Amino acid sequence: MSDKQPKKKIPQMTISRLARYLNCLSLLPEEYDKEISSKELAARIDLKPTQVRQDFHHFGGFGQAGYRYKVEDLIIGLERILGLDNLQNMIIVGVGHLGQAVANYRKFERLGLNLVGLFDINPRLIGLTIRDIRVRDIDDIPEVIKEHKVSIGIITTPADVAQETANLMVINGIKAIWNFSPKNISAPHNVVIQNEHLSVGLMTLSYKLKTATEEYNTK
Amino acid sequence: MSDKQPKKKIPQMTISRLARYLNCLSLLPEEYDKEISSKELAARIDLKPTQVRQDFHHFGGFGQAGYRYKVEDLIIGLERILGLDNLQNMIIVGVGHLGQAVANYRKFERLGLNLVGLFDINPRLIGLTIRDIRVRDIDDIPEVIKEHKVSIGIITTPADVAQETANLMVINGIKAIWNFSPKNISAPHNVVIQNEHLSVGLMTLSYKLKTATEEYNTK
DNA sequence: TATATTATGTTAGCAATTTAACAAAGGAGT
DNA sequence: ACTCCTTTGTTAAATTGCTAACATAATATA
Repeated sequence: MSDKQPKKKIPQMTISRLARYLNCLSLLPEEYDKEISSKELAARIDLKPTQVRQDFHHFGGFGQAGYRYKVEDLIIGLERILGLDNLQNMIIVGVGHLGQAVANYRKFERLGLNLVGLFDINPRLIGLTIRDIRVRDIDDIPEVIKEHKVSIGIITTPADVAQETANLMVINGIKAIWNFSPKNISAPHNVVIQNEHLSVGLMTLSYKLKTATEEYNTK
Repeated sequence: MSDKQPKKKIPQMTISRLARYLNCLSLLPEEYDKEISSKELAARIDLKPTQVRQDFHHFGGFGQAGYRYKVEDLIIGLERILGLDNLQNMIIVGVGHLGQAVANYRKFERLGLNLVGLFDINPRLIGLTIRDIRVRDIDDIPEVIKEHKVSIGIITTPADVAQETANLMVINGIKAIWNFSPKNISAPHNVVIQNEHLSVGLMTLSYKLKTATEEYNTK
């Protein structure tokens, strides 16, 4: 009944929600240790139960009518769908504060995402060790990618070198790029890109704040 | 014709795109200094021209039939819609790497967002100065909020203190919270919240990578 | 001046997503 | 065993959001 291969294209919003479900499940308190209903899960992330079931339905569902969901099954199923069930190696280029913040992100290991390299051009950073990984010069990138079969590249450089960093990654065979620089980067279409533009979130917050106060003022 | 008050609720996706338009316009090269068409703008962020015009239409449009858009008008109009036209003061709580990365984000000033306080509990960080702002103890938060009429609070603390940090902000009158901790925080409904869950982006990337390689393998 | 071209604003049709409704299935209590 | 309650899977309706088509307007060119 479960882990059915989806025939149709899955909506982007569904994928984001699956990630949120998984995130939510991983920080569940004790009392939900074993089972959870779509109603309870939905409430925790401010959605309707139907939405949860419909999202799961794209993949054939994770439970059985009458039962509640087994938390363990959900986690395993979601991880498989999201491609977190087999190990991927990653590198980070740009070891400023943002790069170090990402490098220290504790959840990577649990998700099967393995950090194997840190790179910068700043000589003062090279040689520094973060979470047992030594910061190396960007000239060493090709070597590390090949040695560790790196599939994911994380760009936390300044905007003006983001594109050339991406090019370097692509040339050496990286298949996925997580880009934190404000500039959109381009790559061949067989390389997947996830842009993480912080300003979008902040502007959205600003808009919400504005409309909320407007509503308040006109009431 | 422009800056009409929208009667209907604006889709969340439209707001995100407005932010992306503004971001795109601010990094435009010289040749587009004065004018840009919906076609050109759309191409830069991988959308269709109709989408751009439709998004603008919610607010009455920013141009005139026949003309192209004036870049300056677009920027001013988008800033007004997004609430970036009047100054807002912000504080950051949690001055780890992520907090420092956010604090060093250069674009705040241009967007009318003014950082006025940095806070942490770690005595080794207190007293440190970042961008002319001294890191203070979290006990000083109420004082700074009142003194500077702070409206936006940024949470870059560890997950286990995120909720109490939010509570402290809310009690002291903060109206908007930008939350970087992986836990969803709750607040009264007159306080707006923007959760920035990095894991969602990474999981999305992982999903894309998985489906891309699957397609490649079955071809 | 007339015409072709390019542009935006606007409306309507279409596609996609969300929500609601219901059938099937298990557990609890009588 | 039977009924009631809760739950998931599934289908259908309703809603929302996107795209295409077109009217209007300006510029450039002949």
